[in-house]
Order: sequence, then structure tokens, then C-alpha cells
Amino acid sequence: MKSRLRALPRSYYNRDTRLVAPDLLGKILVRRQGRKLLTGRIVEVEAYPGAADPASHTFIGRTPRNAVLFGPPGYAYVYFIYGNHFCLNVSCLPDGVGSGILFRAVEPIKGNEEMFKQRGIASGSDMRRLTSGPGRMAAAFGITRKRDNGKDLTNPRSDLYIADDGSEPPRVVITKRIGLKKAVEMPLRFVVEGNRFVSGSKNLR
DNA sequence: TTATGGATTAGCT
DNA sequence: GCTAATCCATAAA
Repeated sequence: MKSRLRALPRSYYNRDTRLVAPDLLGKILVRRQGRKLLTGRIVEVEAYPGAADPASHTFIGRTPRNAVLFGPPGYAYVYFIYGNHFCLNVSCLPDGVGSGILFRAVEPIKGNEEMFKQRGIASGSDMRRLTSGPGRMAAAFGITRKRDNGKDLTNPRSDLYIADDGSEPPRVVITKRIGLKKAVEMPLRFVVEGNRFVSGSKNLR
């Protein structure tokens, strides 16, 4: 666990979401909070290619809300959903192309106490409840639209970025996306095979 | 200015 | 397994 973290470069995100999404599995989400460091291994993502995807926020065209997704690759798009929850995405492809990837779950590595605190649940509760789901993960990492929307996720000096710790790429399983009303059948959800921290009723409750 | 609905979660049966 | 809670960004007027 003394492996060194290296922030993923912008070029990493300048590819089709279907290629970036599976590559992001096993990478590390890093949040710096003052002197505390929160990290988690990414175990579940969904791709939102944009064009020809009615479920994407960018399908309707560029708006002030989704502007980040249309911007250059490697930036954080945070949105608020269902009155209660924030979700974290990273923009992909060059300026002008509206596509991105939604982070749905991570496996907590460091700063678990802080995560429990920010989730408002007792430390010692089931770890799977900590970060298995986009809203839960965002809450655990203290991610909000106001604080984090538009942040550069390739900058290791930032308080929020994505890094490679040099570990071997995990085995990836592809499934349909979750919770959508449109384009439900598109196989654009990528999860780490057999990982306990992926969201979904089959793995929880 | 107002109405509508959603890339979810928690809690109860 | 099922449903209510909850509020912001849109689109329409």
C-alpha cells in the first residue's frame, strides 16, 4: 500500500467513453480535506457517450448546467438529483463534445472514519453502505456541486483528482445502466468482477 | 413566473 | 420488494 499515486493525464480522458470507463476501474479517487486524505478504488462506473444516447444530460445540447461535459476532458461534472443527492462525473473527449463518465461506487481505502462521519452513519456500520452508489459515494467524499463542479481532475495539487496506483487492471464485467428511464438497454455500465462494493440490490441488503 | 421530472436512497412491509 | 421524500435545472408561457 505504499504504491505511489500518479494523477491520470488529460489525454487519458480524451478518448471514447466506452474505452475510458473500463480503464478507470481499479484507479483511485483522491480527496484532500485539510490534512486528511480520503481515497477509494473505483469499482463501478457508467459511460455517457452523449450523442445518440437519450439518457445523457448532454443529449439535449449544451446548457449552463452541463457545460462542463462539453468542455475539455478531465474535469468534474457534479449534479444534484432527486432533491437529495450529488453525483460525480468526469468529462471526456475534446472541447465541444458533450460526453462523460459517472462514478457509481468506490472501495474505501483511506479516511474511512471521515467518510462515515460525512455520510452520517455510525462507524462500524456495514462498509458497503459507505460508498456503494453514486449519491453515497459523493456524500462520503464530501462532494457538492458548489465546491467541486468544474474542478480539474488531472491536477494532483487539487483537493480532488483521479490517480493510478500502479496496480494490475481488474477483471471487468459489462452490464446495463442503472436507474434510467431512457436507453435502458444500452450496455454501458462497467463493474469490477466480484467486488463487494458495487451498488445494486443483489450485493446489498 | 410556474410546472415538471429525475444518472437515488432510506425505510418499511 | 416497494414507495415516499425532496429540490434544482429545464422548458413553457
